Amino acid sequence: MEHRIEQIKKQLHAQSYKLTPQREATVRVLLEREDDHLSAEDIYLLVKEKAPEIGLATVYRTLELLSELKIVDKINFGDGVSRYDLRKEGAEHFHHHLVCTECGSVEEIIEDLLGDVEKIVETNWSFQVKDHRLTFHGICKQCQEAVVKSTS
Amino acid sequence: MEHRIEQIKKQLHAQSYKLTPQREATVRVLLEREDDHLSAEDIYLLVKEKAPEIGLATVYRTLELLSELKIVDKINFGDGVSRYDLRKEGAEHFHHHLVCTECGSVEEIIEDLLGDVEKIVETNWSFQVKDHRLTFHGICKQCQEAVVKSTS
DNA sequence: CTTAATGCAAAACTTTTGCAAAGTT
DNA sequence: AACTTTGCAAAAGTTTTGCATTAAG
Repeated sequence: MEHRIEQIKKQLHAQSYKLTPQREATVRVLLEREDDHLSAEDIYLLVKEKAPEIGLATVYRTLELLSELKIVDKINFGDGVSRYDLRKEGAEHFHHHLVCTECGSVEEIIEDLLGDVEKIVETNWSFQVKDHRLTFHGICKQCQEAVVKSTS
Repeated sequence: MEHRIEQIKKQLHAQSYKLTPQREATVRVLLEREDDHLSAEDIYLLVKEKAPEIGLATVYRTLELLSELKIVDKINFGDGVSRYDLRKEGAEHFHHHLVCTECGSVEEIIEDLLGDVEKIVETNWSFQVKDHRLTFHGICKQCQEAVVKSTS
C-alpha cells in the first residue's frame, strides 16, 4: 500500500503535479476499495471520512488527473454515472468486467483475453489498437446456483 | 426499410405497445443513419424535421422502449452522452466499435470476434454470457496515413 | 370508452467551471 | 513571489418526471 502511494507520488512529480493530502486521501480510498467500481460520489463520501473538508469538485479533479496519468480507468456501465477503477501495478490495459444482470455484481478479469482479437482488428481493419474496454453481461455463478436451487 | 418498420411494429404490438407516428419517425431516423452513433439530442433534432411537434422527452421515452426490446443498443463512449445504435436484423449481440482517439471517428465491426473469448469466460469464470460490449481505442486507418504523410 | 402516449415545463442528477482564498516550492 | 490546488457556489448539460391534454385501439 505505502509502496503504491510512493509510486503514484513519483508519477505525479514526474509531470510536476503534487500529491496533496486531498489527492493522497483519494488514492488511499481507491487502494482500499480496489475491487469495487466506485462512482465519484461514492469516493467523495469515503474520502470525506478521512478528510472531511474536501470538496466534491476536488475529487472530480483528482480522478480526472489520475485518469490522464492512466493510474485509474474511467468506466461506464450504463447507469448514469462514471466509475473509477485503479489499474493494477504495471498493467497496460483496462480490466475486463463481468456484470451480472440479475444481482448487479461486477467481477473483474485481470488477464488480457483479447490478444488474438486485437491482432485480427489490426490486420483486417487496419486499426492501430491502443486500448480496449470489454464488458460481458450475463449471469454470475452465484445467481446461476440460486436459480438451480429455487427450481429443483 | 419498410420491411424493418413492419417488423418493429410487430415487435411492439407483441408487447402491446403502439407504433405511434412519433415512434415511427424516430425509428426512421435510426434506420437512415444506421451507421452513425447518434445521441438523444441528435436524434431529436433529426426527428423534428419529420415531426416538428415532437418533444425531447418523447424521444428519450422511445429510445428507452426500443432499448428494452433490444431493437437499439445504448452505448457510451465516455463523452457525457448516451448514444443509440440500431441492431442489425436478427443480430443477437452488440457490434464492436473502433473509436479513433485522434479524430473521434467510430467504426463498426459487425462480425462477432468474441466467440472464443466467451467460451473461456464461461468455462473459467463460470459466468453465463448473455451479451457483451467491446470497444477498441486507437488510431484509425485515415489518421495513421495522415501521420505518415506529415512526417515524410 | 379506456388506456396508453405525448408535450411541456420543472425537477433531478452528474459533472464542470469561475474565482477568491490557501497552500507549496 | 509565482504557481498550483482547493472549496464553494453557480452553471452547464443530460436525462427523468409530473401532469394535463391528446390520440390510439
